[in-house]
Amino acid sequence: MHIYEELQKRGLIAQVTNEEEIKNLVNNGKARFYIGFDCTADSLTAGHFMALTLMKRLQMAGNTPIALIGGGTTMIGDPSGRTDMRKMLTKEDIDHNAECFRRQMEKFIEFGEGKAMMINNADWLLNLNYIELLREVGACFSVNNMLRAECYKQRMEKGLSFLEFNYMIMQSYDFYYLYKNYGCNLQFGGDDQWSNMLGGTELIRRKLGKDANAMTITLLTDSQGKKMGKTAGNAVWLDPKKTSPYDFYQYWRNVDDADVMKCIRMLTFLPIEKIDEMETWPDDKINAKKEILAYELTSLVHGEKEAQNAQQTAKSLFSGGVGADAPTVELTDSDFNAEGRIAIADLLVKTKQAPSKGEARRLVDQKGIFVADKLVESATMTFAKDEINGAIVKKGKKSFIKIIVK
RNA sequence: GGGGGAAUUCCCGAGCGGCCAAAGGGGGCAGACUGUAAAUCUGUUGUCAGUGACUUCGGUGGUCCGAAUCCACCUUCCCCCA
Repeated sequence: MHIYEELQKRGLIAQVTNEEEIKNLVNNGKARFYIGFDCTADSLTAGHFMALTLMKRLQMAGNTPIALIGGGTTMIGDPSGRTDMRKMLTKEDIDHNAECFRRQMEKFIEFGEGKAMMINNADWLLNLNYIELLREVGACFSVNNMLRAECYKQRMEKGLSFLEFNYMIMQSYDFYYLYKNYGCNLQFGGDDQWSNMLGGTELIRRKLGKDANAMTITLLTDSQGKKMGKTAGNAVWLDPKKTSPYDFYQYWRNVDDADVMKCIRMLTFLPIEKIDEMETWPDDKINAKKEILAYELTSLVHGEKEAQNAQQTAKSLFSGGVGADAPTVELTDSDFNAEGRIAIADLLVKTKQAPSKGEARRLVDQKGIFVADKLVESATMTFAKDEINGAIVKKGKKSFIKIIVK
C-alpha cells in the first residue's frame, strides 16, 4: 500500500489542496515537506506527537521532512483556535524552548545529511524589514480575504490584535521562503492551520507563479469534540521530567472506549491489517485494546523498556500488588516531627497528591486515602518512619505513590 | 482624537456598602455504581494549628466604623463615532 493511501486509511488526512499532486509527490518520495512547531513551552506535547509520527511515516516512505522551529513566529503568537491572546514570551524563553524542542525531536526523527532537516524561522523572520516586507509580501494579501479566514472569525468577537493578525503573513512567508530556498513543495499542519497554510500557497503562486501544496491532518479530538492530549487543562508532555512515562502510559490507558480505535489508527505504527483485525475484537477486549494503545505510544516516545516498566507497574498497582516501579517520593528526617512521625495531611502534600493540607483533609474525610492498603480514617492520623517506609499511599483509585524514607 | 462600557475565585458568570471566601454553571477531586471507560447520583472545591484567623474580586491611592461594591488616577480590553 502506498503511503498516501495508508494515511487515508488511518484517518489522518483532513484537507488537501490538490489530491493528485500530493499523492504523486508523497507516494514517490518526492515530497519535501515542512511542519511548523511554535515553541510556546519547554517541551513538546502529546498534541505535537501526531505531527511527529506523520513526519516519521513520510520519512520512512522516502520523503524529506523539514521540521520548522518557530523561533520567529512564536514572537507573534498564532491566534488560530484560540479565543484569547497568547501570553507574550520573551526572546530568551523562546530560544530556550526551541532548544528543548530540537532535542526532543532528534530522538524521534532522523536528522542529518540526506535525511530530515531542522530549521528555525527566527533565522529569517527576525531580520525582516518592515517596509520591504509590506511592499514585497503585504501587497499580495487581501485583508478582506484574511478576515474571512476561519482562524480569525472566532476572534472577531473577542478582539484580535494587529500583532496576531500578522501571524498568517509570517507563516505564509515561511512557506514561500522554504519553497524558494529549500525546495519545499508541501506543508503539513493541524486542521486549524488550514487558512494559514493556504496563505502560503497563495503567496507562492503570486510571487513565483508556482504551485505548492498543503495538507492538513485531522485534529485528534475525543468523542466530546475536545482536543486530546490534555488532562484538566494541563498538557500531556513528551518530556519524561514533566510527564513521567508511567503517567503518559496511564493517560492513554484511560482514554474513552469510543476513542481507542481512533487513537490506535492515528497514532500507532501498527500495520493497518492488524488494526482492522482489532476492530473486530469483541467488546470485552476493550481493555486489552487500551493496553496496546498505551504500550505502543509509551514505547514510541520513551522507549520499549520504559513502556514495559510502566505497563508492569500499572498492572501490579491496579491488581492490588506493590508495583516495583511505582512513582516514588523520598522523605528525609526533616519531614518527620520530633517523635519521628508524619501527619497524613503533610504526607499527602509531600507526595503532591494534595495541593494543600485543607485539600488533604478533605480527601481523608471523603475516604479517598489508603496507606498500605488500609483506609485512613482520620485526618489527624500520623505515621512512624519505619511504618511508612516502602508503603504505597493511594489517593482515589488511580493515584499511587510509593514512599521511601532516606 | 471624541463618546460609552468592561475587568470577580481554575474557566464562564451573579454580586444590594455590612448577613461575601463571594450565587449559579462548567471543570477538577473524592464516594457509590463499574471495566483503571462512559453515563448517572452524592459530597467537595482560597489558605492555615477548622466552631476562629488570615489572604483574595485588574493596579495604586482615598472616603467610611466598615468596600468586590463609592471616589480619583493608572493599566488592559470591548463597542460606537472620526
